[in-house]
Amino acid sequence: VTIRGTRRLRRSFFARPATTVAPELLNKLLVAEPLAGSGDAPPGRLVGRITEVEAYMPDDPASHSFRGERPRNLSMFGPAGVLYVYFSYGMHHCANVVTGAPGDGQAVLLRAVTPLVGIEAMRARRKGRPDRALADGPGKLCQAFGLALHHDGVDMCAPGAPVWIGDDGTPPPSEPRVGTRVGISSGTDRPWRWRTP
DNA sequence: CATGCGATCCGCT
DNA sequence: GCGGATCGCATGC
Repeated sequence: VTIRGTRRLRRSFFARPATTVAPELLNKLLVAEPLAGSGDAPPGRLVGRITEVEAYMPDDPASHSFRGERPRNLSMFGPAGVLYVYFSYGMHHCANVVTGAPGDGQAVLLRAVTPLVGIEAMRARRKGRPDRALADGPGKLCQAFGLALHHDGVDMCAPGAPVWIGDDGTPPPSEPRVGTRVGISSGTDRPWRWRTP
């Protein structure tokens, strides 16, 4: 697998409604470059192909932004292309890409990827788990890629960003599986979850 | 200040 | 299929 020819997605890609951006993120590449010797071992580039996402929109009762800006969700109100990472259930991290215009409070939750590069490093972080369970959930994905609160607010469109999303020319599925979002208690009727077939 | 619970995962049944 | 783990934040008294 190579990421030669892979182009970093620009801010204009993300600066659209989350419900538009989300299905287009399917088959894009999530890339993370942990710093060597930072304690976030093991180092080395990590790449996975995005297979599942959910959209969280303005005026969306299921969204963390619904009740306005808070210290925790501040990055969600930033410019498109910023990472919104939060800590959940006292043990898991979840990663989102901010979409729309600054102040909108909309984002796409990255729920699952297929590991492509750095699989050994992911196995190490996901110790004891079978390969199929390396990154097939939002918390697992963050653990496999070493994404944590210190990534909250990272601008993935900035040159040299340690986390970014790339396009290697693979188009999104023409007929993704569409369904309702999971793990929420309101806004459950909105069909804003997309998966590769 | 106390309480409740969450955009989850895992191990056991 | 179910419940426990575990903690930051929002809410309410």
